[in-house]
Amino acid sequence: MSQPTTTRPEPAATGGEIPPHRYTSALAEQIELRWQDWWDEHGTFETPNPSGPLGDPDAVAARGERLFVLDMFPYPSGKGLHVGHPLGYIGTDVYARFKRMTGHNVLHAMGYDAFGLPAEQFATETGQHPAVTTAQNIEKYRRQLRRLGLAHDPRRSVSTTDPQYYRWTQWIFNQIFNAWYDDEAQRARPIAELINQFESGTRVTPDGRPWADIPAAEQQAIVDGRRLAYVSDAPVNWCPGLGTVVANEEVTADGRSDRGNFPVFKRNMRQWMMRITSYADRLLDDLDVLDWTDAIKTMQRNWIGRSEGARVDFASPAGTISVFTTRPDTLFGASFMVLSPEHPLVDELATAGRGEEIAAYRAQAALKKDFERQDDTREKTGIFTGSSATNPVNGEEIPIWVADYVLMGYGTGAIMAVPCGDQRDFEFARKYDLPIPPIQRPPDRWLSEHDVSTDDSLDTSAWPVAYVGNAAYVASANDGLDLNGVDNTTDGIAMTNAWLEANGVGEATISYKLRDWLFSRQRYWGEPFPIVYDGDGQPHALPDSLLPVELPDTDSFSPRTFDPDDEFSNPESPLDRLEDWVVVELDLGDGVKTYRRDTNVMPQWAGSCWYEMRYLDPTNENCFVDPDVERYWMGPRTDVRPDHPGGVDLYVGGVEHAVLHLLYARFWHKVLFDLGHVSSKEPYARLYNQGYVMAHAYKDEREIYVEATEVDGDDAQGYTHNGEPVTAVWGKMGKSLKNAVSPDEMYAQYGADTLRLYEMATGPLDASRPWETRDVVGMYRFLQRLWRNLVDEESGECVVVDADLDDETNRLLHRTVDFVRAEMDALRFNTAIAKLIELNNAVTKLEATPRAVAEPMVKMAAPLVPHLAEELWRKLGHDETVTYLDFPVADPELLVDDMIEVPVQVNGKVRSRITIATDADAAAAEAAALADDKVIAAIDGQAPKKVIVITGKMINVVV
RNA sequence: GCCGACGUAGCCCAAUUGGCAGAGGCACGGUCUUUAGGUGGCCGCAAGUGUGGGUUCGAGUCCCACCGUCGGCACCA
Repeated sequence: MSQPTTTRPEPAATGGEIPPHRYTSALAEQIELRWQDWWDEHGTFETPNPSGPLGDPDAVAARGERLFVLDMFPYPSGKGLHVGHPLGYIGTDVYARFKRMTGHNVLHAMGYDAFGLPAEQFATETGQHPAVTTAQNIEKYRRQLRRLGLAHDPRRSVSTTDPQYYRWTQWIFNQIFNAWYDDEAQRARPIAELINQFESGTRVTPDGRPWADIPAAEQQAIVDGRRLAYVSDAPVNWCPGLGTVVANEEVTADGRSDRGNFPVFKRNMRQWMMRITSYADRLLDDLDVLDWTDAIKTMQRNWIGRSEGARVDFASPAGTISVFTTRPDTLFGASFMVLSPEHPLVDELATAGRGEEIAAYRAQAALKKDFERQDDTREKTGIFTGSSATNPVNGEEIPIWVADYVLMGYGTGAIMAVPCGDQRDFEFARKYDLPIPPIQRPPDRWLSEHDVSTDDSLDTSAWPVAYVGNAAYVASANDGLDLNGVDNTTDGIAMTNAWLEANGVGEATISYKLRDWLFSRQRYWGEPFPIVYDGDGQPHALPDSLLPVELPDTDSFSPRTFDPDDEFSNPESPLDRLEDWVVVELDLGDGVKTYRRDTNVMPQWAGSCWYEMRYLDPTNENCFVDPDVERYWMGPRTDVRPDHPGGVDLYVGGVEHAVLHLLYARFWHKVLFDLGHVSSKEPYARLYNQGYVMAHAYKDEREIYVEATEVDGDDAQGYTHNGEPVTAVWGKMGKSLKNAVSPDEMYAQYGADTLRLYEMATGPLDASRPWETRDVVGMYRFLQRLWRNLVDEESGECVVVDADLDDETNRLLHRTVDFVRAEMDALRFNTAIAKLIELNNAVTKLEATPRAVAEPMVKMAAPLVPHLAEELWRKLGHDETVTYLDFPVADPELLVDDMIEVPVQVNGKVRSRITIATDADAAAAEAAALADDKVIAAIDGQAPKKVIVITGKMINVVV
């Protein structure tokens, strides 16, 4: 091999003077700003579509396989970004850039979810119109994200607040409004098909009358009752502190709003609902074909809350009372019944003289907040109605009670109480001295664990708690059903269900926790509903030609909010006040008439239910996305796996949207799929949850957070703020903990490439990690060494040589290439970075840097530090962007060495190391090991019983 | 209480998925350049797989029990 023609200059280290071409933060900034402008000018990140306005079929073919990478839609808050926000954005950017270099046509864009409460609140606080503040906030975000060097297609950046965007949000609402769920076909269909079925008689009307005999108003009511978006007068979550109603998903476990933490009250109100419950089974079943983490799937399953059981009918003086139970097999042990205080039959069941007492109980239950009633540490209360019901399996008369631990919102609002087999019923029976008949003999182990003698196994008065589980049934038989001796609940349930159905007193059924989605908000800053009401108060969807229904401009955009505890206040939508806007003259097909607009707005989640599809075709004026374009970017990849549902190839975001955005978006997508507008049945095929950036936060003695940057001290000394002692706590970086670090500080100190590299190096993308500003310098030093290996710090000239690479470095290079490819593909950027540093450190030790290692190093670094890579690629004499270069490929022959050192264990302990040929067979390896001096000494003359040879890994001698 | 994720060096993290516990970064020590300082160069560093059992020739990795941290759900019949 030839000698290098130049030698590496000594690092300039004379005091004071920093060499003019050292990679400093000032140089980094200059390079970064220059390349960001260059990329924009050259449209470097513009991604071609197969057809339509952004279509360029030739470019699509040249780029390769499609790959749609998506970040969760950011909400542009007034405070701008902190270094925790872009963790996921940098991750997707590195991945997308890597994939562009490995033969993929990558779509990566960023838009803004800008409608909603915080924008409105920020506007109110600052006295500016939300349209103004929102535009400012989006600009700020765009500027901060651009400064990071993210390779987004700028043409595809959308905002939910743009009328050209929400026109399609309204259009999709109309699709949902004009659809019904066909339970037999298990899919949504256009509402016109339902009307056709009624008209033609293929579907029987609810009361059996011919459709033509039903008055028009009733016809409309029947149809409206089937729509997937419908107006309902039902219990909703009223939040006076926010001045609006909110969805179940937006109420925390302790009965408060997730935004603002205000009390939420259950109230009957007339509101828009979305029939998401029709999709419960599909939302549940299709989780199986999604490449999501178990954590998120489990949360969605829990939220949908499907439970299989049976409906059982009990006869009572007020008629049949149906209950839902997951344990119909325990019906013989039902010794009383409990109704929710809100149950409609309670008044009728109250016997003479008990009415007043019962009314009082109901009144006090109604005063309790839901979350108080659900506090399981509270002692159960209840009251006897005086009436009894008949247990259908044994004809026994059992008392009917009312108790607030039974909720009207789940099942049927009535339960059969089986105190021997349900802890809640057990406690209730003990308190009110109700019988606890045994129907299972608990196993001996349970008896001994609960200090019950086996003689008392069927004496429930000796039991401390209810027995829940498998055990042989006793006293569980009637003329047609005999469970006695059956020892498992599965068979018991199946047998009982069959009997219930055969005797017409119940059936196997399924219950869900999921409720329909409350879709209207009494706010200003949201999408108006594309709905008007006629003189009879009937809703009509506006035709496409009248979309968008633009949000009217007004100075009085603040909603009326109330005392957060004023439960009986009433929502007042800001749009209600705009009488000129509300009243419209329209011809909807039967002449010009006066209509009133719907004055609600959609919830913040509406715009994010379909935004990924607008990225695909952002300028299309004829449809929300061209079907061909959707099929190209999101169609099912059955070539990858047969059950691939289609959707975004990689979706990265936080875990906090598990049951909000991710459930709603799946629902909308399935409706659009059913109606034939999209080819994918799921929006997000693969979901990856990035971790959070954590940071120390500090609380003073009042438990109030203080600005972390103003705190002095350390763990040993203790911490102080303005001289007052404070305590350190650990939390997610953010405004609320006052521990945010701005990316602007990092740009000034190190540059964007160093920040990108640091965020990726601190751990795997899905792990939360602490932010340590003092650690960032490590990545800065690496980039300085990389720069110095290629560039003379004094002259700024490229110093690579065209010498051959020595064998050792060449092998290291190929091992690095092999490793980095695999790690980047698996989103493990931290280990990829470690290997690049290792390679660079090895290159530093060479006399000079051969081009043969410099160029692959720059290419491998390009996804991580794109600005620096572009600059170095120029210095290496090229004039194209690094964005679409081919990522290096390892030569497999260079990945294996001829000789290899393997450890030799004796009885599992490493005693020696020997060097053998890599392709040595087991016998040769064994012979070499047994001939080794240290091994001979260790086995001390004993005959080896067994020698285990793991080729290329190790040898273990067992004596 | 139930479900999920996770415990490796002073700190952040690796370990080819059952095969030599250490790749990388920070911190730390030494040293060079410097009047000095460090966002510079070079060299060095120790000890550690949460606890207790089990399987195995061999366990950070698999199994059981427990402890701890984080997240979600919770009178859901």
